[in-house]
Amino acid sequence: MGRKPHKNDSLPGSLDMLILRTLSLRDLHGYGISQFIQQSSGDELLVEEGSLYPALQRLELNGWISGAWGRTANNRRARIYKITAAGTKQLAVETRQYAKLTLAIARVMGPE
Amino acid sequence: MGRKPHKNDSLPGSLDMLILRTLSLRDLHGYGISQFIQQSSGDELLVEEGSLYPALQRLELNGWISGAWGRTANNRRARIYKITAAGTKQLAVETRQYAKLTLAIARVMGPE
DNA sequence: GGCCCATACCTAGAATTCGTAGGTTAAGAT
DNA sequence: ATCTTAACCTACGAATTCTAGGTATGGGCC
Repeated sequence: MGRKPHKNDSLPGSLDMLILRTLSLRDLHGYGISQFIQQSSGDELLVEEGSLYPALQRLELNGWISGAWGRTANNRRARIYKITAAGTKQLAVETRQYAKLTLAIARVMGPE
Repeated sequence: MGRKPHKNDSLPGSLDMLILRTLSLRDLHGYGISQFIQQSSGDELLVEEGSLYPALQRLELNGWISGAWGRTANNRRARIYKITAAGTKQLAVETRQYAKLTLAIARVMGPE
């Protein structure tokens, strides 16, 4: 019965950062990225495939990640992504921005 | 020279919560809500009017706020909004959800 | 009075992002 | 042989925001 994970709907704009962060830990394919985010969030975040794959294409177009066809540990055909140098910089930028934004929101929301 | 405030673009979905929070402190008109958010965020959040007024209409349609024509302290014609009982509940819901989401994101983003 | 500026409101349309809801391929298990 | 699951992909619609306009009015200044 566990509660259903939140769709990322509730906090758009964070998906790119989460993907970059995941790939900063290890090279991974799309499906695996989705699973990592779900598991490492304590089953609270759910990345739908209809959001994931377009996001990966976006990130690759921006030069922040690069993908190549390969095989997973399960011997499955998959597109393995790795973060680029530009992507690493971008991750730092987004992480800083995110921290500033949540701090700003916290100021408005007050102490209680 | 101060950095420009972030457009709320970066963290959509939080605007409704910020408006409800503002109105939970005092009745206010749209322009004043925008100014309050900007100032209380330490000049980091900027709510564009093209986002603000549609958001107010949305919230009123949902029954979370109610507006009435009146006058500001400046003797300006303005639509004064107040939060409803349903809006107060909604604020609590959104605040809880927001806390859970930012916590989940923090888990994925890790310690460093 | 006439002009300007700031306050205050509003809307249409584009851009972005996400979800829904499909569909395809292939590996391994039964 | 069939089923399940992993893994990928796309088209379309929904929602939110910004851009870029526009309108009205009150107060200050000349």
